Amino acid sequence: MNRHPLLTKLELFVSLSAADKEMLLQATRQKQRQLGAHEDIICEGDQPIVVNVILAGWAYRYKQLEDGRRQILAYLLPGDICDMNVFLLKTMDHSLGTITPVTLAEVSPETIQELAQVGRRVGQALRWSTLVAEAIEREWIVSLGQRTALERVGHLFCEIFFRLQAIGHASGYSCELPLTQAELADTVGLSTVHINRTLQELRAQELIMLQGKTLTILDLERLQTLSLFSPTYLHLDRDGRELDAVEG
Amino acid sequence: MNRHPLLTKLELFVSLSAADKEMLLQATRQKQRQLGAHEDIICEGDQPIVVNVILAGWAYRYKQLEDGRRQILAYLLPGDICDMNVFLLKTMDHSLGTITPVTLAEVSPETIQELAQVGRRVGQALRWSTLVAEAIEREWIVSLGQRTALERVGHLFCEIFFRLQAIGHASGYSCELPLTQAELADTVGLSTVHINRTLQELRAQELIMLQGKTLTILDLERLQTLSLFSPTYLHLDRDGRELDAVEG
DNA sequence: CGTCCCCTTGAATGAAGTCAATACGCGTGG
DNA sequence: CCACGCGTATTGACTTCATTCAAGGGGACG
Repeated sequence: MNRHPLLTKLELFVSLSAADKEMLLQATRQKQRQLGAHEDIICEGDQPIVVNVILAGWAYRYKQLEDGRRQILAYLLPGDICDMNVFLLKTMDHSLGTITPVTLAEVSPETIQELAQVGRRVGQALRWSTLVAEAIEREWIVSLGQRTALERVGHLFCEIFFRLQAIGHASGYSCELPLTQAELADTVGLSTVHINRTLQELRAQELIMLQGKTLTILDLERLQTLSLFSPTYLHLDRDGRELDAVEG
Repeated sequence: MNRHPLLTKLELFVSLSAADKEMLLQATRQKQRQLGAHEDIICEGDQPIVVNVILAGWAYRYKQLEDGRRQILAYLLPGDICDMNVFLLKTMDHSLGTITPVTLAEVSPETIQELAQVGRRVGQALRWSTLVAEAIEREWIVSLGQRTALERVGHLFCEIFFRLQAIGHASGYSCELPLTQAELADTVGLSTVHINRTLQELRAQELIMLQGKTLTILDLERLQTLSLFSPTYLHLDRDGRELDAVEG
């Protein structure tokens, strides 16, 4: 098992060679940054100059309307790349912030371009991770547009659990969930009060347990059915396996 | 002005050289496909083998839940690329269909890779267009999560108008809007009945006119304010201008 | 020990959905 | 040329889901 979350993540798509791994390690070792909980990484309007890769902790992408309403757009977990190509844009159209303390690697556009060379296995893997991030955003659109409160929260929990499990951050049916109810509310487009009631409903149906910052899914199958969750959109099934490095 | 919608679109980011344009023309000329209105281009579960580029007409991206609920995820207008990297995935996690009759270019993965070479101006432009598509999806998340019915519909109309205007498909404050109220409903996560009432409200406030399949925005500024719309996320301001081809 | 943040609860309100009936517009075929 | 039918748009009455407001509770931390 890889210690390095980016390697772990990319190997969900394709087996990397020793050289591939070394290249990625190099790239993420150069410049790192430590942040506390609830800090901004970069704000809407700023010019993006580096590509951030989450090495530890939870971050999130969000957008704030002039009148204060906030929508959370994505959660960025260890191994996630915050927009591989942002540096093509003059200004950020959204913000990134931390939930928990976060360690991130700042990768220069040049290094990213180097890694992303067309034809490279690593390049394909990086592009795959972008596709997955987009698929997740699309699934959030489906949730917000079509799913009920209960389904939305259930779906979010399934998604987070599967994602964390994939990078080795789950044990059994439990995983970290360092979110407040206000953050959950701004994620699924509900009020905090209604989130609270929805959580109670999920608990009453014996689908989940939430103690402290730990989520335990008591009946994953039933939770998936209830929330119309199907993990296919996460593309965790090694779609790039025919590109695997032979060495293993 | 370019006749070719893909060139028009990419030149919103950067001026292309004659060679760049020739390369793109070549790539989209090889294999074209004509579809009628309301046909599927590719369905969830299918294996993606080509990259589709819209040359004419309106298409859309959508996802259907088992119980029939449908969410529209994006509108694909002339010049739009339907996922530059899809072919990395084994199966589609959503479907594409047409709204109007559509002409599309089917570009092979190899050709796309060729065009997308890192360092190439065309490659950057293609990646920029992907970033914009993502930004639009994120803005839809904001709409669905935070905006009221009136704001959602107003915002959608602003977005469509700006996008069409950018590719030369608007005249004055009018543009095509070949959508039924049911399609609008599945876009902004409301019922058809409520869409109908929301449209009436927009008309009553003298913000829009809708006759046949033509949308006219009567007071763009007021519509933008009302829907908390700011066009910055569309990145139409030539972010790549320092990469411009010198020839012009 | 008090303060702040987060969670919880109840009651009243409001936005949007559902149901069901009706109207419109357009193309087809009689 | 008109009648019919079908998809789309419109309307009203009622219901439901979620929000808002407001108050209380619990735990962590200085």
